[in-house]
Amino acid sequence: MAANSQFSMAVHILTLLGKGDDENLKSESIAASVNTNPVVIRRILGQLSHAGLVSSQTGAFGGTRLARPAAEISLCEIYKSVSCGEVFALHAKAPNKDCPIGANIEAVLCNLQKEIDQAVGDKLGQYTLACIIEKVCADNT
Amino acid sequence: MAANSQFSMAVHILTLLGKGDDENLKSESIAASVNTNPVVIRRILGQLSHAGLVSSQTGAFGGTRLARPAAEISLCEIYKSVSCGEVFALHAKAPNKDCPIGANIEAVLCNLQKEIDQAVGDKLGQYTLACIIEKVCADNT
DNA sequence: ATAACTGTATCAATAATAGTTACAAATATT
DNA sequence: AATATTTGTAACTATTATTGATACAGTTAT
Repeated sequence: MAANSQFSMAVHILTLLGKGDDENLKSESIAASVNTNPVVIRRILGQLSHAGLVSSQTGAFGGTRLARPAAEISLCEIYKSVSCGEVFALHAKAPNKDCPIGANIEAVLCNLQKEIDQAVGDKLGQYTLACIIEKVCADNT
Repeated sequence: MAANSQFSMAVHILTLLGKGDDENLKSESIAASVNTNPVVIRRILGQLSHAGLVSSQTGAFGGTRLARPAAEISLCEIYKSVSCGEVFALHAKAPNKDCPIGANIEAVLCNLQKEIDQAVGDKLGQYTLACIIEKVCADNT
């Protein structure tokens, strides 16, 4: 389990919440749909809550619901809520500063990294959670 | 060491080769600039060679050089040579097919994944290795 | 008061990257 | 032909991230 699937799980969770008729959903029922452990769901919900996308209620008959209408939640916001947001990593160990190329390549790659991450954010920003819900339900014919 | 820095290392390596006056560079001297082990370099060179970006020569006085001019190597090609090429991962375990959303979300996410990967490729395709070499040398004032 | 939730700490299992050693195969030079 | 040098790979270890699981304190509706 190396690849980070938190964005996929987050979209799945939010789709369930968006379809859930403004009702509090419990982490256990969400986990049943995602096919994982409720704690995994609660960890992701914690990040989404921190980002202001959902609001949770503790205690009996508690649960989680969307904090905003699905049409006002972009995929970019979801991505930034749960991801470290880097398409590629910079050098694990700093290059050799005594080499002119080693000394300068990191700054160039860092700028490139920001630009690529921006492009991903822009593309994801073209879609809202409502679009995803519509597609998921359209497939469900 | 979890984050994949192969793309960064590949760009670094190719920048060295592009500056190297059409001379065979040895994995050991490349490793000195990247600040890692020569085998790590040779592993990446193997992928770049497989993609037709460099050509290597075994034996005494062997080494590696660019297979094409730096202006004809796009960053997209480099990225695809060394990366698995997925910005986010799909579900680790398949969702619950008995849930209408669980049954359909994967296909929607898979299409989205392809679209995002395409956007990354397009953005990277706007740059060539020659651009990177120029930037690295410009910083070196 | 009780039952039912969330929030979070902690631990184990899995997998990927990076780094290392070792060695076979290839090749230019002598 | 012999030698030295270099790539290409296999095999192993160390480190780290994600996922999954158990446990339990804190909160809240009934």
